[in-house]
Amino acid sequence: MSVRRTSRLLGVIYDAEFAPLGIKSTQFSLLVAISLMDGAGIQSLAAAMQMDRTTLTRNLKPLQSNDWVAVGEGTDRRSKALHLTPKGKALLAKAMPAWDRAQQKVERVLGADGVKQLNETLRRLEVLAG
Amino acid sequence: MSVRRTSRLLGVIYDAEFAPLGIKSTQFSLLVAISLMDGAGIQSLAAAMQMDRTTLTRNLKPLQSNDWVAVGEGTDRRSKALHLTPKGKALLAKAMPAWDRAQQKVERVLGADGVKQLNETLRRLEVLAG
DNA sequence: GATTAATACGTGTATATACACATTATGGCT
DNA sequence: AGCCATAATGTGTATATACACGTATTAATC
Repeated sequence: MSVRRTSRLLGVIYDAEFAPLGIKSTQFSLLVAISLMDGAGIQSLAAAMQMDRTTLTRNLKPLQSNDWVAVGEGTDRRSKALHLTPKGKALLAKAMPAWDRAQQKVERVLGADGVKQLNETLRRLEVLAG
Repeated sequence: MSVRRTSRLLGVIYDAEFAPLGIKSTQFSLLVAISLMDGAGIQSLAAAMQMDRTTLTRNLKPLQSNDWVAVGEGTDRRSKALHLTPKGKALLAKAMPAWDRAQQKVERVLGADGVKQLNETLRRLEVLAG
């Protein structure tokens, strides 16, 4: 269960940096993903983030309410196309330095090797859960 | 943010083992904690688990509904004393092997060193998160 | 072309998480 | 005794997470 606790603790660390901007770490990672996969639908984005489809649907709500993400029509009449709004892009640009600061805090404590090891550990666990 | 994703994935791994027993990994870890700190109040238990006090309060509800945990009176008229019910103890005993299986799955992938490193990483992050 | 399978998505329900605010009970100080 | 700081807990609200079930649309099969 220590990974779960680690997840919570890291959330706290990152959220502390993001708080002045009014976003949470989970929302930041969603904004980044949408930025990288502009125009993608919910299904494919959820798959890329290895997250339940319905979770993503619900997580999008606050992002839409804040006018950071626009949900347009997709290729089908079923699918949607996710985009960042100009406001969302501006927020993401402002949030990047905050993300960097948190990242550096973690690296200062774990060391470059520690971060690398952590990522390697996570990569192996993903295989296990895949 | 990969830690968060991994946390979710690990939840899946453990939950798969726990599912036949009708509990989730988060509930299991709570049962273990209550077993170890029998008679403790919500505040001290939450502190030990580095979890928000109010989160613990809410997480206890399903455990009470299932008659796994009893909330008795504490030393004060304010505080509560948490205990496992006989049913809760029986469940915990039955869940231990399931936990063991999941644990071994993880250790087989990370190795003993990997698990040790992960715990060390966690310890350092705890310091950072205060 | 009509039926069926597959795809993309939403909602109801339940749990997990935490902040802000409120409530109740102790304890110390005057 | 009375007042106030402190301590232990609960509730309202909001987000995160996912399973079961339902709806609509497209593709495949006959």
